[in-house]
Amino acid sequence: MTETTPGRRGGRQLPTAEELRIWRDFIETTAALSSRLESRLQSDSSLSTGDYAVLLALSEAEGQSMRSSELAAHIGWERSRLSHHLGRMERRGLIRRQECATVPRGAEVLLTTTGAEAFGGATFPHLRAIRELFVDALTPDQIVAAGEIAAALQRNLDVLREG
Amino acid sequence: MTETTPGRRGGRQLPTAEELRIWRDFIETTAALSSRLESRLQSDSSLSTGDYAVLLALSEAEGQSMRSSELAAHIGWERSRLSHHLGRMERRGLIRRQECATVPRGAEVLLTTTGAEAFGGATFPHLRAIRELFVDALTPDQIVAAGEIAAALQRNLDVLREG
DNA sequence: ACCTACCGGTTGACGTGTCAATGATGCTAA
DNA sequence: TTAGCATCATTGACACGTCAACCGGTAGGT
Repeated sequence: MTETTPGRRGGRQLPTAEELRIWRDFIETTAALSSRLESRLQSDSSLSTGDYAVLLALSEAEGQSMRSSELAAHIGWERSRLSHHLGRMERRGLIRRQECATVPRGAEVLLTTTGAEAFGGATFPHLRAIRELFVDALTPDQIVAAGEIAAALQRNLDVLREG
Repeated sequence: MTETTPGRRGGRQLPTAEELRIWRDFIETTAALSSRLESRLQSDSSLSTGDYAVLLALSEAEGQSMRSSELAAHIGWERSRLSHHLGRMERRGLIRRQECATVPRGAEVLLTTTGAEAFGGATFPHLRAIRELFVDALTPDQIVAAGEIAAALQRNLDVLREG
């Protein structure tokens, strides 16, 4: 038995051809899935998934507003990314920014009526798209397995935490 | 038994809370995985995964060159995307473009020595990263399941083919 | 008081992706 | 012949993301 059929894990440097094939299928399909969901959301509501994440967080916040840094932490974005994105959303009238009363140099992000309406109209089609594109495509067992795979991958990313 | 614990599939419009949680885990983790691989490749070789896909295709092509449209079809990109990307790669000396002798208005994309060297140096670390970030994170069963999940999702995307 | 170091947020440069419009060229049908 | 028409590729405008630099203000140490 040669190294081309290793009996144990970790004894080799590189993935096998089969592992590589699965890797490519997996990563390309998930990318295609994201992008399909993105374009669904876009045509259903003229929002991007980024817009949606921001609007969702603001909708759930009391006063329908949050400080920029909290918002960034809440949705897991870098401050710079959020700042750029808020600029674009503000131009479209989805949110408003104003100086924060309590925190020096802080910026309060406010949901506008336009933003709330856009979010309201987007939610149902978005959830329906998730069902059609993900839930309905898999068996109940596969959904559970997908959850476990995601958890395992995430744990591994955390362990290897680099940068 | 109420509709919150449905006994059959397809009888509801929206995903359950648990399905939604798995969806979020799944899509965010796979995005994080891609981005981690991207930054690995970047620091190991100063190439993006886009660069890598282009260089891989050219390396395997006879004459280490391909017509732009073939290349786009081979790696599954839109021509416009490829054209922009080739412009950036050409500025960095990774590839060269010249008029195609056989096809009118065709553009031949050539691998340069710089490009071939960059690709050569990138391959091993890239495959190693795939092993560390994906293969090693999962059990053999989970890898198989991941392949099946990807296949099922892809089939579903194909069935719903829209734009 | 002054220097420094951090903190919250913005900005600019640039890579990357999509869409729609634009050449440039050959094919085909009136 | 010429008026369309498809094909190959590029371009410009814009959205989105990261990185590094910056700015204004507060807090600590000397």
